[in-house]
Amino acid sequence: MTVQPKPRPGKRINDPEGMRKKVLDVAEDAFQARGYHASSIGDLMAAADVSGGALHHHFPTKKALALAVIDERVAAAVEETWIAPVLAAASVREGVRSVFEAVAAELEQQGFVRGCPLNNLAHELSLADPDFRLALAGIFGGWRQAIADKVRADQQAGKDEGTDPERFAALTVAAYSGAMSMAKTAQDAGVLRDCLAGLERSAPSQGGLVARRRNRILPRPRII
Amino acid sequence: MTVQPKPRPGKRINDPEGMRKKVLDVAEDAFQARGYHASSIGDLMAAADVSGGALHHHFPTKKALALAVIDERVAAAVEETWIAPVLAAASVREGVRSVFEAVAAELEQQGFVRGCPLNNLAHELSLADPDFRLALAGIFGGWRQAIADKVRADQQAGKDEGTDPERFAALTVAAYSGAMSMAKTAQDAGVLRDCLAGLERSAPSQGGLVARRRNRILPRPRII
DNA sequence: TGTAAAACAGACCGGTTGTCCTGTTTTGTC
DNA sequence: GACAAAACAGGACAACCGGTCTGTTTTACA
Repeated sequence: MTVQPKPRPGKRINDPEGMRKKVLDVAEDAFQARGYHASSIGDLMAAADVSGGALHHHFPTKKALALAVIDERVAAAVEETWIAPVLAAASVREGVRSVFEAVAAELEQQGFVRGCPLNNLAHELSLADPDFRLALAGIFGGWRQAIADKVRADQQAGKDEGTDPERFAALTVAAYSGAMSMAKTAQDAGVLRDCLAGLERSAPSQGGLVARRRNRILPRPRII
Repeated sequence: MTVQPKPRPGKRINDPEGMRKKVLDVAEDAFQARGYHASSIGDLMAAADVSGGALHHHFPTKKALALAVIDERVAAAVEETWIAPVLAAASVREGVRSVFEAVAAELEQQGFVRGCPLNNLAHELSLADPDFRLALAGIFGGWRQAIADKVRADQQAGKDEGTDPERFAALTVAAYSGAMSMAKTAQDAGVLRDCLAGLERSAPSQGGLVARRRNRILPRPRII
């Protein structure tokens, strides 16, 4: 009994950008919740209320749609959730901690864990197709590089001298990815806090007591 | 032109255990290489050279087959590759390091990365079905607990006093899982060594120079 | 206003999927 | 050897998949 959009027979408004966005929204959500193979384009058409012709006009194949989701949505999610907050933080370790805590808080408030969109798709599609793999690997690489760059910036400011940028970045991304994997499987975000605690104990964080308060830098974490 | 098994018309040997094992072998491999949804039972029948009736007799549904793979194969792989070597090592950190190095070496020699079977299936199936999720969560739990137990055992022997068992276990499993995820996506096992290095820098490893030589404790790493 | 391209609708199709079903052969047991 | 149960063979099937196709409507532009 919801309000129908009144499909007047003789009226139609072409909205290619809106249509494309609607499809990407639905596909992003479906790939995240059910995965690529488990999401049929029929499901997507129904969920987006879009005809087959329209969908095919914007995305000729399912692969093209997934590639668009990866390039435009998954990359943006990593940028929003991780890269921007870390770069904006007072230090890498501050930034990493705030992201872990923000995501954990978001998940706990939400009550369920759907996992990291990048890792979800990476596991399912990396071996399925080289194009998928390259696109996903690029996002991983950008994620790691942003953290490593931040470490180097910190070091030029005299902080965190003893930390290897590449290794710290790799460990951080790996710890987060793996923690999200466990959180999704256990449906419990607590492991994120365990991993963060283990991570913070790491390396020459000279001054384990400073900055005890939590700061809220990031916009709504899109990784849910 | 391979040697045919000579399917004599009037001869057949019932070998239920062998048949079951053959199917599980093929399914384990296919799920690892292509994933659950991308592996049709038709593919499995062909690869295992097994009739539909035979397969259905041992595994009534595809889900039952996957559950058997998880319970009997994935769990065993984690046990073989991780739990047993770590428990047998001189210390947790020794064990963790040897597993990381052994897996990295195996992957580099092999030339390609198919990822961690547990994480592969966990990402694809955790949200698809509660039975899948519980089975996979149990394996993650056992993995973490084994490492935490080893930390406690070390501590009772006077070693590694400052390490929190649960947090160290969570971070170790997460770092490995995430590193394998990146290694699979980048098709490069180098990130495993980066993560290990970051991990070893962590915590009060009193004596960063001891035990520089690598030791070979583990049997052939089944996680490929 | 005329017109061609873009945007969209919806039916259609060949191939695949997982499962079921009927029937045959083997095997353990008395 | 009789016989029931287990083990296996293989065809059948309905549902579904992704993609294509034809046709209609809207829109940009001259």
